[in-house]
Parts: sequence; structure tokens; C-alpha cells
Amino acid sequence: MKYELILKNISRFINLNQEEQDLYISLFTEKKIKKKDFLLRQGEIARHDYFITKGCLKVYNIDTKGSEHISMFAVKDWWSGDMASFITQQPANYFIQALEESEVLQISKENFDLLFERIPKFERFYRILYQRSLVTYIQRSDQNISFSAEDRYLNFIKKYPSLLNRISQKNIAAYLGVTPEFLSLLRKKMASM
Amino acid sequence: MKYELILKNISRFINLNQEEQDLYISLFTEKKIKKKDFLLRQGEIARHDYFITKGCLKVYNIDTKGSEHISMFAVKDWWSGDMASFITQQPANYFIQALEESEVLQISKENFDLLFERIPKFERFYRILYQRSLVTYIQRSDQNISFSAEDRYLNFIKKYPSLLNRISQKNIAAYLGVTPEFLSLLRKKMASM
DNA sequence: AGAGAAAAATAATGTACATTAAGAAATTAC
DNA sequence: GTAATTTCTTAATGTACATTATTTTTCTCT
Repeated sequence: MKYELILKNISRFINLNQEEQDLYISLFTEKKIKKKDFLLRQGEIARHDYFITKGCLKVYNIDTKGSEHISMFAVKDWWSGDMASFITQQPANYFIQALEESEVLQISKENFDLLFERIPKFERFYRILYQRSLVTYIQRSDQNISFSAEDRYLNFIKKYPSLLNRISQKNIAAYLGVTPEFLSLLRKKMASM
Repeated sequence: MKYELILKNISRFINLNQEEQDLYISLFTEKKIKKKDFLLRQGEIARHDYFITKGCLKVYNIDTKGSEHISMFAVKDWWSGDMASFITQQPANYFIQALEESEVLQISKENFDLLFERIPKFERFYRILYQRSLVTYIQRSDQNISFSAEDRYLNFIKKYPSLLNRISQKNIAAYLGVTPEFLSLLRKKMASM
């Protein structure tokens, strides 16, 4: 069944009875996205938060010089969205674009707010989810500043082993924060060792 | 009264009655730290989480090459700690050291767990607190990879205006991820414009 | 207040990565 | 299935920042 994956994801941190499960699922709608289509663009308001059930998307922004920086890749069983924009309902800083034909479950801001009213247990779920994400992002923010491109590439491979041969080097470079030219050079150098 | 600050901090997101306030405060103990003393060292288990009521501390790690990288400065009215170690009770990656004579309120892991049992509202408090921190760290992790040292310096001044003349350039450099020599050069260059 | 230690400034040289440009290989589109 | 686009590779040159070393300034301790 379609909602198994999201219910299993939730059950990592909280238990829901049947009634709660039904209510929870009723707050989501399904959405299919074709390759290269956008869930969100910089400047729009993020009306939804997303749970990925199939495919792969990238969350990125374009800086003042026009370069693209990928903040995360969202794959099956991951949550994604522009949290700042979703929470504050201010214009988004990020684009979310499908790298493959993908499927997501989306929840609107209204339903997200409703969720906490109806099933307060979800405060706990998100407390723990955010706590874990925080640990990851604190680490990543430290690593981005102190690790070489080669170290970050090795980390990328560890973190997203399934993506290495699934997405373009151009996108990997944009995630690492280097030019595609330099990544190409790096890989050549690493292969020769 | 000593606990006004922390109660006011909490009240940003949840309301506590008198009884809850008393219980909450009973879970903390006060601690004074002399300049240069440590609340935590890399390799130790983080037994406490901290709320700063006075002074200034730095949270940093030492990488494999021996360089120091400052992850955050903790000042009055901020929360601090090594979250990964505190939650998992595994060895810490971070040092927490006082840059000035400081005072904190500390809560133990046991009391932190107890808090959620006794006053479930705190799930909500931390859900919102972590949500906000996440937005900050996602931004910072993106900026660390795409911004120049000069941009990051300007951001530092915006984020910590009170610290600019309070802490050494050496520490600012370790926060920015550059050498003190380069920061000195940067400042000279920026002053002459 | 004065000695010693730590921080900051300056400068020379080195390195990781960017930029630009051009050709080769792989994808996409009709 | 071939043209058109996009991606990848390679190479030359440029730049932001690191490293090392020396001197000057500021802070710390008793």
C-alpha cells in the first residue's frame, strides 16, 4: 500500500493507533513530478512540505553571481522542503527540482498546523526528527568550512552511495561546492592512486 | 531573580503555570566557569546541556591536522552543548570553553529525559527551538561553501555585533574558517575601501 | 609596574581551487 | 537515427587563501 513507507518512517519515533494513522494520511496528497519539473522556485512561498516515495530531487539555490549550490538531494524515505519559507510563509530561497521522474506525498501548511492540534504526539516526532537533522547540519556546516573538496567528495559517496552513478557530475560538483572542471580533475587524480 | 531569563526564553514558545515553572527550574543547577575553563572536551561524554546566563563561550573542534574550528559562540540567553553526544551519550566531537568568566544553567541527560515525561509541552518547545536552529544551520552550511571569507566576515558582524570587539581576531578567524593572518589582511583591505 | 606570553600586523612564497577555452563523449529531441 | 544540446575531459592561466617567518602590539600575571 502507498502509505506504508511514510507510516513506517513515522513509527521510528512515535506509535499511532489506526484512527490516528487514518487521520494522518488524510492530511497528505500524492503528487507525481516529471524529470526537470519544479516543486518550488526561489521567490515563491513554500505551501507544502514533502515526503519522497520515489525518485530523486535536488534542493538548491542560485547565488548573486548566478552559481547553483545544492543543499541536499532528496531520495525515497526522506523529508524535504524549504523549511524557512514553509514555516514563516515568506519567499523561498531554494528551488526544488526533480532529477528523475519522482513521487511525493505533500502536506500543506494548514494541515501541518492542524496535525499538531489533532495529534500532539507529532510534536515529539518532529522534535526528534529535527534534533537528528540538526546534528547532521551542524556537522556539515563544520565540514564545509574545514574539509578539502576531496574529503567532501568521499563524504558524499558515504552519505549517498546510491546516487554516485545515478546523477550527473555537474550536480555532484554543485553539492560539493566546486566547479565540474575541478571535480573531473579530482576524480582523475583519485583514480590514479 | 536568577531564573527569570530562562523562563522568559521558554515562554517564547510555550506557557507554564507556577507549578510547572518550579518543576522545570528544579531540573537545573547553576554553574560558574572561569575564563579558559572547559564545560566539555572532545572525547568526553556530554552529560549536560547548557543555557548561558552570563559571559561567552566557544564551541569548537580540533581537526586531524590540529586546526581549531569554531562552530558557534554561546552568549547570554543562548542554548549550547554538544547535541550529538548529549543525545546519544557517545564521546563528544566538541570542546566548550569559556572566553570570559561565565555562568550557565545546566540540565543533566536524566533530567532532560524526565522533562519530557513530566511536562510533555516541552516536546513542543524543543520542536520549535530545533526548527529555528535548523533554518540557521542549513543557511550556514550553504554559506560556508559558497561565500568568500569577506562575505562570511560581514555575516559574522551582523550575527554577533556585540562580539566584534569582545573576542580576539584569532577566534573570529577560527569561526570564519580562515587563518588569523588572512583575516588581518582582509580587515586592512576592507578598512582602506 | 615590568617581564613574559599571547595576539596582531606585515610580507614572501606556496597551493587548492576558479576561470576560460576548446574538443570529445554522452544524452536528448524530433 | 541523426542533429542538437548537454555533459565531461583536458589544459593554460588566474585568484583566494595557507604557510612560514619576523616584528610590533597588546594582554596577563604577580
